[in-house]
Amino acid sequence: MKTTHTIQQVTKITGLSAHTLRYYEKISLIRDIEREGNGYRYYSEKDVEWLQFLIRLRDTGMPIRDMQRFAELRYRGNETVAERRQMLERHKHQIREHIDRLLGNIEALNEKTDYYRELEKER
Amino acid sequence: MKTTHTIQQVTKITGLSAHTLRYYEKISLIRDIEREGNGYRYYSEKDVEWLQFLIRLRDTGMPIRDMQRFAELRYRGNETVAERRQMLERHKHQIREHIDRLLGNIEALNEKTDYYRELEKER
DNA sequence: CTAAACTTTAGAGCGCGCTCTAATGCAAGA
DNA sequence: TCTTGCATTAGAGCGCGCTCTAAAGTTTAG
Repeated sequence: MKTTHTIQQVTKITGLSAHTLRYYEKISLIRDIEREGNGYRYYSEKDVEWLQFLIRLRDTGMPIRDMQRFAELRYRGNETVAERRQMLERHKHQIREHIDRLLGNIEALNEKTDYYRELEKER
Repeated sequence: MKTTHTIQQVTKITGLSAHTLRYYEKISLIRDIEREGNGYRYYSEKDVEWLQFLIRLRDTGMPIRDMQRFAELRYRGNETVAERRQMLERHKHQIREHIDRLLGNIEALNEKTDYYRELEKER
């Protein structure tokens, strides 16, 4: 059973617009998408999973440049697995640092809202 | 003891460039900065603290539009404290949601690196 | 006194990540 | 068959948050 999806179906699954899907292909974040005689794209299940992974990288703040690098490694095959893993390890580290900064900032904002609450009492 | 800082000193304290400091003033994120006869800016201690607070809002993902709204409330005085607190509460909530998404994504990336590690073993 | 290094302004430019336009062609339902 | 709604492309445009330029004035070190 081989399932493919039209670009519209992929917009519904991923939340990416058709414009963005074509853009991602143009900048080589995704490649080799099946076409039929009419020139239309038909995304495989694997394509969709890859897009969802790209979305994860994006949502965790990875710049497109780095995503391009990662995609290139992926399309080069299994010999790049170690390098890909290193990229992800480094990226995870950065996300953790980001989270730590956010937590520190929340702490500071807590103090601010506490202070505001005091001011509100006084009126 | 009343301390003021030149724009260069403020760049060192805050990490914001002189360009950005002027830009923030132009878009009303900060106002009423003291000037002397020469037209130069002299930032008070309070100005610097406010800038540091703005940086916190920025670093936690608050868009400039919202920072402008917050700044406007601040310059309107104490009667806006409740509204400011509400803004911050909502913002903190969004940060927490953001952190949760990041944690979920780290979890998924962990699975990916685990899988890569398996692949690496096999070679 | 001079030169280097600061300051000011208005406004242009930039990098990022999309987002949209225009022109054209294919597909599917009445 | 006709109409509506999809699809395609190259390339322009946009919103965000700065970042830089140019032309001019001020300050400071030697």
